[in-house]
Amino acid sequence: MVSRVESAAATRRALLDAAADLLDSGGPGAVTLREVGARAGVTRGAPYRHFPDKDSLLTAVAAEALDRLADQAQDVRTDPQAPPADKLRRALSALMTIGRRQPHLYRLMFTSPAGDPAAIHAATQAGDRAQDEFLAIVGDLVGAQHTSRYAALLLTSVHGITDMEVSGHLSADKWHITAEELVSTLVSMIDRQTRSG
Amino acid sequence: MVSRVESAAATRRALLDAAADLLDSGGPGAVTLREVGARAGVTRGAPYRHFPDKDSLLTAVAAEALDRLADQAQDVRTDPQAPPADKLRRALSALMTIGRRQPHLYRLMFTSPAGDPAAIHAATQAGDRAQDEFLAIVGDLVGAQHTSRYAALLLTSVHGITDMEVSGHLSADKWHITAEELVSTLVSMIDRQTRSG
DNA sequence: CAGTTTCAGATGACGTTGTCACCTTAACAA
DNA sequence: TTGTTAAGGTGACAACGTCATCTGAAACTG
Repeated sequence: MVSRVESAAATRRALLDAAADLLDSGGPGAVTLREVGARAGVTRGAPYRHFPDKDSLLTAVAAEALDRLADQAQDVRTDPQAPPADKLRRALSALMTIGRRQPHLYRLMFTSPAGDPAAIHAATQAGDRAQDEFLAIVGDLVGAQHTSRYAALLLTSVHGITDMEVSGHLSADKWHITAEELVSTLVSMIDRQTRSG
Repeated sequence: MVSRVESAAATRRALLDAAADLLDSGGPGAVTLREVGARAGVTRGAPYRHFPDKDSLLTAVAAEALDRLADQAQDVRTDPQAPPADKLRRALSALMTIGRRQPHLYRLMFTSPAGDPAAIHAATQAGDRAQDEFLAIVGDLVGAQHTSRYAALLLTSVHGITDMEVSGHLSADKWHITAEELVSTLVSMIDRQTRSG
């Protein structure tokens, strides 16, 4: 009933899910290959049949998250109804939501990928796809000649806002401003800029 | 010649320096208390006489780096010669330089501090001081009513630019723009904004 | 100055973890 | 049916964080 490849694929999936759960609960240090194996219903050594080492497993988790983000961005971009400005807002919001709901995963996604070359390649590819979607969304909004500049500025800035919020370095007490206000300030500045210049 | 407190202080300094060196060379994972002790001329257990655990040691390293950054920012801010716009550029440049020269330290500085409450408090304090200096520098430039909004935007954005450059997610091939260009775009946008509105 | 306290540091030990070498077993291909 | 392959199990090892305990000398107290 269950072919060998099916069973192996299911195990691999269970390993990735378990690793993601442990990552969420306590960061990369909380991900132990033994616990990952146990939660996937296998033993310590089994994960090494699917991932060459721990770094590669974590990088695979990051790659999947980047892929999901790229999918979300693609869905937003190809929505025929929404106006470009809404698309941008939704794409940025998707990124910030990951940061808030899964801070450890978010940090992992924006770390230099480690592990074996194949894992690194997969994560890089997924990250590139997410960036390309984002680039296209911004391009639809600001026009071709401004795209690269403002897409890069938006993405890096929103990442910085999210990252500092996640790590607690954007305290409302000191700054008297929320992450959302920062993003909308930035977006409207760029909007004004691209209209006038 | 060497009193007990002097010797202890020297050891503590050597431990912090060794930890910082190991951090630079390979990230937090490369910092082992055994190697830290060895480089400081003591044995495995000795670091525990100065730091309750590894997290507290790393947080102390981050706190010192944040303190140095705050000092740099303060030097810039109190320079009687430089025009406010130059001060901002120099302060932002100081931040980005840490990212480029000591990427692992940079990541550590922008992570939620871990370890014992005293270590966390020290790091938070140092970070707050650095942020206050930035706030004051931006305030001198854009005026009081815009300070909080644009200071936060500048700091978070430049952090995001630096962080993505450091982690390799800001490849020149894809974005056709450098970190410097992004920062200067942002600064001139804010400049235009505060002049006109 | 003698006795006591304190504390940096040394050492032995323990549990956990990543990783490897080797073995087993069941699915597949011939 | 038989040989091959690959997933998974198991034992082992070194490295690591951490703790309990011990030691010696500096600092303090009377």
